[in-house]
Formats: sequence, structure tokens, C-alpha cells
Amino acid sequence: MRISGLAERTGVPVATLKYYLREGLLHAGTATARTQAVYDTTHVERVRLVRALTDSAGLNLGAVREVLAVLDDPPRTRHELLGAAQKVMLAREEGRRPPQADAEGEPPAPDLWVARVAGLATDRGWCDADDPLVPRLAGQLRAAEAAGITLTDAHLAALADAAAVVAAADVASVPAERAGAVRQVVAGTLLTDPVLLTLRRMAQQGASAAVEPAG
Amino acid sequence: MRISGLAERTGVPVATLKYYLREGLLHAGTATARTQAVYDTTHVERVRLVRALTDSAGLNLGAVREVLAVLDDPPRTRHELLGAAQKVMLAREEGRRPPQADAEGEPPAPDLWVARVAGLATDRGWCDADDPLVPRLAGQLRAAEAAGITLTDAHLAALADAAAVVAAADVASVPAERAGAVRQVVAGTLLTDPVLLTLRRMAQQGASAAVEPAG
DNA sequence: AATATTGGGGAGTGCTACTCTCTAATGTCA
DNA sequence: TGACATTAGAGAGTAGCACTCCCCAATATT
Repeated sequence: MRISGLAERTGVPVATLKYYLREGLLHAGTATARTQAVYDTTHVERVRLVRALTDSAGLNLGAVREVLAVLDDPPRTRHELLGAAQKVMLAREEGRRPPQADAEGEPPAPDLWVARVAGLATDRGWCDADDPLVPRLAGQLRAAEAAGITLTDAHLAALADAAAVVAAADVASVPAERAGAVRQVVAGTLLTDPVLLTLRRMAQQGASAAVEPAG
Repeated sequence: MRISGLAERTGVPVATLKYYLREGLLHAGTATARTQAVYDTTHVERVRLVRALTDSAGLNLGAVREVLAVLDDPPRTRHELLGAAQKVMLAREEGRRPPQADAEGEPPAPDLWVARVAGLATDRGWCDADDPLVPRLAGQLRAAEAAGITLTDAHLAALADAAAVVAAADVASVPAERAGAVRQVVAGTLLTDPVLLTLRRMAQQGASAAVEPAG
């Protein structure tokens, strides 16, 4: 298959495929001559993955590149895998403005968010207090608070319970084979994030209707 | 407080505040003269909300504008509220490329994703089969499948269970007063979406460690 | 032999979210 | 009262992203 065939099969314009090749998001085809190369199903899959990651998971191309790097060179040990997966999971927020403190509006308040989050994470045995996810979550809660949205302990606990349910199913779905495992964890999580959020909205409708039956 | 005070208290540059004023993301201050206006705490809150929505929830300014419009003019009936909230909830994906079908690669397959999703939603009594969330979710599942990530029924059911847990807590957290309710539903959901996703990653670490104890 | 397509690469596009610059009017301090 | 800083308002310019267009010589197809 030549590049036009790849374009046809994926629905992505030839110009864009060339751009992906240049940017290293798509591995080169097998050259048959100086101005000719053929592409196979691995290229089709790769393009579809790139498109799903950008369109559905909302990653930018830099983040996609990092994801692909992990998939192409799967870490050997479980520890490395977790580290790599973790780095990739942070990918969505990269390039954004850090939600830093609003100058000096309030008194010091030496990050009790971090303390609250660290407590939650260690209580459940999820991760250490110095995990990179802890400050991240603390920042998200701080942002909500700054916007006037306060999460009660009960509400946060419900989110955590739900996360535990999801994570159990996530882990159960991981295949034994290494490359497949990495793919399932990294791409699977990123691509099911939007699924989870949409289900939340659906369930909200149902729960709201249950509380207050008639329109 | 003048505009420089607002900038100081929110950490947002004056030039950006002026831009927000021009774009209608921030209501005008009370003019004290032709080239002078004062801003109050409502302006501080509004700016912080805009920043949280963009930085934490990842909305673009067009989506933020829609959110603010709903908050400023809260729908009167519960039905209208749900409709407005629904529209706003879709806001995050606006402006993106629709994850359309990949030209003609596979046979027809007349949207069995929609059927699967509609079944799930109606089984749980969440929404009708013609709800706008249904095709949205179907598209997300289709994208995952195209990228080589298949969700088993059990996995999807787990996500749905988790969504139910979250939604119950969401609904329980809504105050009785109308304006506060709208704010809590709309802004609260958008701002806790990233919280939920981060908790998922934390819980994955914990679940993974539980399955395979040592590094 | 004529026409179409390809790989490679430079340059241009449209969009978003600012950021800069300007002007006349106003506030602040000596 | 005058010097200087700040302000509202608005136009124009910027950086980054994800393409998209165009050109070339080499190759494939007819």
C-alpha cells in the first residue's frame, strides 16, 4: 500500500500523513525506490491510534509522541512500566499554564491540600506521599476551591471509591504479555477517560431524575 | 479596587483582564469616570472561575463563555437546567475534529456501538436512547476500538458502576437554592472531572501493586 | 511517451489566547 | 498647580499548534 492507500484506509489526508512522518508520529514505510515506499497494517494501526489519542483523548501531538515512545519501547520491569505510564498519564496537561497560586491574596496556608490528598492516597494504600500525582491532585482541588467549588470529604471519598472500582477493572483487563499490557494500560486508560466522564454525565441525569421525578 | 488590584489579587496580567473584558468573559466594573472603573469581589471570583475552567478543566474560552452564560442566567425549570447543563457539558469537545468513521475500511456495521450504549443507558434508567450523550459515548468507544483498545462488557459495566457512585454523590452535593445548584452542577462537574481522572491513576497504582506486590 | 503519484521539505494558513501599543482622560503626590 | 503614573478602550501584533499547500525530481502507470 502506498501513502494514498493509507490515506484512504484511515480517512486522514495525505498531507497530514506526510506531516506525521516528518514529526516522527508515524514510522517510515519500506522504501522500494528513492521516491517510493510501501505501508502496511502497522501504519494503519498507528495512524488510527494517533487520531484516537488526539480526537478522543484530547492529547496534543507532543503528548502523543511520548505515548508512542513508551509503546514502541516497553519498559522491562514493572517498576519502570509504572514510572513510564505515570509520566505519560501526566501528558494531557503538558503545555498548559500551571494553576499556580493567585499571587498573595490569602494568608500562607502551607498546602493543606497536599496534606489532605496525601492522607487520602496513603490511607487507601494507593501511593506514597511524594508521588507526582499528589501535588497534581492537590492543584486540581485548589483550583476548584478558588473557583468557589468546595468538595466535602464525603464527595471526595465517593470519587475515590469510584476510582477504586474503575482501577480494579482496569487492572483486571491487562493481558499477561508485556507489550500488550503496556498498550492496554497506557492507551486504554487515556482512551477510556472520556468514556468515564460521559458515563458520569449520563448517570447524573439518572440520579437527578430519581431524586426529583417529574420535570 | 481598580484593574491593577484585580490583577494583583488574581495573579492574572492586566492585559489579559482587559482581553477578558473585551471578550465578555468578565463583566465591566462600575465606572467612576470616563477612564476609571472599580472592581469588586464578584470580579475576583469570576476571574478565578475563568482561570480554573481553562487551566484545570481544560476548556477553551468559547466554552467558558457558554458556562458563564448559564451561571449568569440560571434556567428556571429543572428540565431547562438539565438541558443547559447538558449543552455545557459537551463544551469541552467543541471545536475539535469529530471522530468520524474512517472512510470505507470495514463493512457497514450500522452503529452497533450506539445500540450497545443505548442499551446500557436505558437498562440503568439513565437517559433515553436518543439523548445526545449516547452518540457521544458511542463515538468514544468506536475511537478506542479503532485504536485497538477493546472494552469488555465487564470493563464497561465497571466504569458505569463507578459513574453511578460518582453521580449519586454529585446529586447529593447540590444545594437547594437555584443559582447555587446550577453552579455546583455545572462548574462542580467540570472542575472535578480532572480530579476523578487523577484518582483513577492513583487507584491504578494501588491496584497494580496489590496484584503484583514486589517491583 | 504522456500522465499521475510519490517522498521530501519549505512555506503558508487559520485558529486561539494572549500581549503590546496607543490615546485621551483621570488619579496621585509634591 | 504641575509632573508623573494609571486607566479604559481598542487596534494590531505575537507565539504556538496542527495542519495544508506547493514545489521538485524521481518513479509508476497507461
